[in-house]
Amino acid sequence: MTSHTPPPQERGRRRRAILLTAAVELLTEAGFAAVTHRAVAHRAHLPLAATTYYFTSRDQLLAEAFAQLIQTELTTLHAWITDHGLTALADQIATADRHRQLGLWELYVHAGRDPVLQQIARRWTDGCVHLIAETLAQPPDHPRVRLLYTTVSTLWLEQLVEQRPLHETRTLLTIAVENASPPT
Amino acid sequence: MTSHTPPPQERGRRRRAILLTAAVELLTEAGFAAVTHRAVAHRAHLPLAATTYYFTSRDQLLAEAFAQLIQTELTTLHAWITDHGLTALADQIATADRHRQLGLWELYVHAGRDPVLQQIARRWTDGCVHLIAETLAQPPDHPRVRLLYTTVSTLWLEQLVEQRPLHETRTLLTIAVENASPPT
DNA sequence: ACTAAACTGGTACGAGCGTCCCACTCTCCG
DNA sequence: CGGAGAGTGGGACGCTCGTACCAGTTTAGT
Repeated sequence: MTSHTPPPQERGRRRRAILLTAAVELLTEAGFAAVTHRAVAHRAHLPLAATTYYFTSRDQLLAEAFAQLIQTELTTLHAWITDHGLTALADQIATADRHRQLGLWELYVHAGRDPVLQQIARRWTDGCVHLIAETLAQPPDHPRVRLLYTTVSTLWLEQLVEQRPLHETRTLLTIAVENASPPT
Repeated sequence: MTSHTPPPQERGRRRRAILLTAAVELLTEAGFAAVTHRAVAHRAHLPLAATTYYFTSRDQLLAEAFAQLIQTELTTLHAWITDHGLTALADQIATADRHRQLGLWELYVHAGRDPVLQQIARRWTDGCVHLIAETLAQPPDHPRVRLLYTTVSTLWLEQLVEQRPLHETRTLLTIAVENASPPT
């Protein structure tokens, strides 16, 4: 029951964070089926019972790991886009840790079956759309923004899963960005 | 070892098909984690050993179930689009069995970690793109076609996972289809 | 009718899983 | 400095899993 409110003691809070990080790592390395109590505990160099002590259930652990994953991913994306621009996203996709992203999408789809995760999934989409809106200097609910997001999203997932040649992705992304740019 | 070549006897072939159907059903109802030898056998009203007899491993069973799933899904889609047009796709997404589609996407993402499934995943994307190309009466490798597919794909997945209001999806889809239509 | 191959189905094994339990040790605060 | 609550860790329970085994039955071809 110590999981809804953070553990009151410093060391406990740190241990909890370590477990969460370990869960994210496992999630990104081998999919969410690999995020078991034992695997997480072992990765965190903590005894098995620590996972059940700091998290009421595996589902909760997964939900928090998911939330943390999209948080870091969004900040990474934000940094990349402001540095290199939208069209360079294709290279980011190719550069970034493939398994990490696969873990994210895996959990995203899984969110369709779990209301708790669903809420987090919405945060992910909203975050991405917001990011694109910022870059295009347009309101997030503008169709242009939403449509560009859909293209980015699919190209990203497709690249991850199917590993098609990169230049195709880059070409399509460039066209999409041009289309989405407001007429001068 | 009877799994690479189809079982020579009629009854065996039928049993194999029943198992496969049961696997697809389970996959679509509760995700691919639910596709276990026991569950499949029970659903098919066959003894446990039948699954290992007709399929060398669970992975093979899953791969074949995936292939069958995308096959049927593609023909369903084809029928819907020729009957109702592309913009009505939003309603198809809403109408169709949600869990069924979730199972498909679940396996699609999973394909990113499994080369065998990856090949099948490519077939899925190619099939969808081809369908859209047909409807637009344009070559499948035309950027307009590919871009429209990316929009359809994301909206579809998003609708499934996040269950946003349907009218948004419909609006965006309409705009995307208009954009993709060749200038008159 | 007979033999080999295909098929059947009940059972067993070893492993991993989530969760629970409990005796123990710390750490903080009055 | 003492007690209460937080934290610890080793073990155990009950379950499901993939896979293997094998004695028995059916089927197909000669």
